[in-house]
Amino acid sequence: MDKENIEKSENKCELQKILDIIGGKWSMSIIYALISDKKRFKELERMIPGISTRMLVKELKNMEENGIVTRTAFATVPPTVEYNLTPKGRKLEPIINELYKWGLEHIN
Amino acid sequence: MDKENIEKSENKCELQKILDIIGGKWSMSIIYALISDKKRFKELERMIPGISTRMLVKELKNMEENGIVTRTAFATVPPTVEYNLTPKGRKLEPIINELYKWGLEHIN
DNA sequence: CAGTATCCATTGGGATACTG
DNA sequence: CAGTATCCCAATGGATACTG
Repeated sequence: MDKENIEKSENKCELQKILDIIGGKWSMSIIYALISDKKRFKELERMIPGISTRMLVKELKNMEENGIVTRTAFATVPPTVEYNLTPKGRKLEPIINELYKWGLEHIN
Repeated sequence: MDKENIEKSENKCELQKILDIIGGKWSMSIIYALISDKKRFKELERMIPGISTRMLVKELKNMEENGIVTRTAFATVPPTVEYNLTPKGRKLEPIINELYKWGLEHIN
């Protein structure tokens, strides 16, 4: 096997690339929380029970890099930062809703 | 905090329970492979590039426990085992297809 | 408020060899 | 063929303290 061609991203199939983006433990919960409206950092932290600061930061950063959310900072004191879904992220809304419905029907 | 009430499954929200079932690195690929028809173990292993025996076993077992796939063994020599989607698992088909489409449109 | 920075335990997951 | 059994490294993720 050629070492050169085994760049990790090259031999991944679509579904796995998708999971890199929204398969994280908290990504879907974050998207779900943002569907109704944009939210501040602390709001998200409160809305998602069990998430740690560290994970919320990491997931948001990852989602921002992947064009799922936007981050807007205001130079206030104390600082204000708003997170919002991009159009690309918003297209996931029906999918997540369907998943959610599937879960309600089939889990427990 | 009460130790008794912190059973891991109790304080998880829906989306996270769903991800336990189909958020595994390979679960969706397996479901995707089973959409067209039932498959034998080795067939799945060949259809999903990069998966290891160990992971295929684990994911199939997990999915069986969660009622996503059925496992049927035939007492032949050598052994034959077929995996198939349950109706519950098949309901995930449109969702996974939508996810797949989203990925094609928005990744790369 | 909106993060960073650390430390550390748990889990995920690959490679390989073996079995009924 | 359809798995088990090990070994072992890497990634995940929680708790906590600190900062502009």
